[in-house]
This record gives sequence, C-alpha cells and structure tokens, in this order.
Amino acid sequence: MTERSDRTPLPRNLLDRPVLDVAPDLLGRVLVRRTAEGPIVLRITEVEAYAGELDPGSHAFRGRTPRNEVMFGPPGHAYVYFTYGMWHCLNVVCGPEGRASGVLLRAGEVLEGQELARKRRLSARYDKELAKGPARLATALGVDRVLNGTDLCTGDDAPLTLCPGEPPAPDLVRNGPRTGVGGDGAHHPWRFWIDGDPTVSPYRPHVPRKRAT
DNA sequence: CGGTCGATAGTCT
DNA sequence: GACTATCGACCGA
Repeated sequence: MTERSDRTPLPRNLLDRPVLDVAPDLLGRVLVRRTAEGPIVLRITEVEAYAGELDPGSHAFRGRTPRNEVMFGPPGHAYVYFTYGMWHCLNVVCGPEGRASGVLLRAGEVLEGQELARKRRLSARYDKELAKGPARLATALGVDRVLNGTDLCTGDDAPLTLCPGEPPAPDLVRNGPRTGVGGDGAHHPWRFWIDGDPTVSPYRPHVPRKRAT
C-alpha cells in the first residue's frame, strides 16, 4: 500500500558539480536517517548554497580549519557543525574535491518516522514544523557532529543516505537571498525552495547580535 | 501567524 | 572577546 521511496543512494557524480547546480537539484530529494529505533525519511524542501573559499558567507572563506575540513574533502559527504551553542546544521559537500562548497539543508517534510521525529522535536506544534529550519531539521533527524564526514552515497546500513526522490515541478523552484548571512555574502540569491510548500522556513534577515550586558 | 528577546558554547581574531 | 549558515518561550492578533 504505502509507496516506499527509492532508497538507493544518489550517484555521487550528481554532487560532483558546481554548488549552484547542485543546490536546486537537491529539492525534492530524499534523506534517509537510520537510527536504532528505526528510519526517519525526509523530503528536502529548502536549501542554501555555500560557495567555498570565494564566498564570504561560507565557513570555508578563511581557508581550511579543523571545523570545516570535511568541506574540502570529496563530494557526497555530510558536513555537520554546531552553532549558537545549542544547535547542529547539516550540509551536503558538493563540487569537485577541494572546492570546499556545500549545500545547507534548511527544511524538509518528514515522510516516514514522524513519531521518532516528534520525540526529538517536542516544541513542534504541527508536523510541518518538525524540520522547518536547519537546526530543526538536524534535530528531527537526530543528526549531530558524530555524523560529520558521513558518506551520504553509500548503501543500506549507512546512518544517513541521500536518495533520488521525486523532483518538484520546475516552475515551483524559487530562489532568493540567504537567511541569516551577513556581510558581503548576504545578497547572493543562493537560497532555493519549493514554492508553496508548508515546510519551508520563513526568511529572516541577518541581525548582528547585541552584546550581553 | 508575526514580533521581540535571551540562551548557550564552539570557533576564530 | 566577539560573533555565530538558530531557535523557543512568550505575547499579541
């Protein structure tokens, strides 16, 4: 009855391309997170492109560091970082090796494993909020730095696999400025989303933090 | 649904 | 020491 999504891994060569090609191509694709309690399956609805060392908004902008070294490695791996003292965000490393570019997964629709996702996202009022925002997405999937560097293009027993999925109608793919990115990288229209999808996170302009008193 | 505000610790200057 | 590829509580509508 239930039409199960295709869980074969995405061919790595689809990720071995320039980040601005890969980012919109990830919309509608499916991420499978396998946990001890069972799988959580997510359809990607919103992403942002980060163009390596040339991009002031990218973690790779100032060169290789211990944190960002996965971005400099081969495509098809997970770059997971910890931010704001509380949250994790998940990226797909793409482009030719060494280019240090990646795609931040900003939002998605939970297709399977909602019960598991809800247990990790107790503040979500509706299921459409389970993965509405990059840190919420990582939380819903139970992704943290332990998975940094995970190969997303291998088979059935990997903790995290990127799968082909069903692409959205081309006319539903929109793009606009990146969320939360300040400085010179702010204006690039490198956020991509599926128009009208209820799981897409709201746009928030970057606001530099005020100093604590 | 939208706006404001504070939390919290890793990372780099 | 400052900033951060953010979110939740809380409030008003």
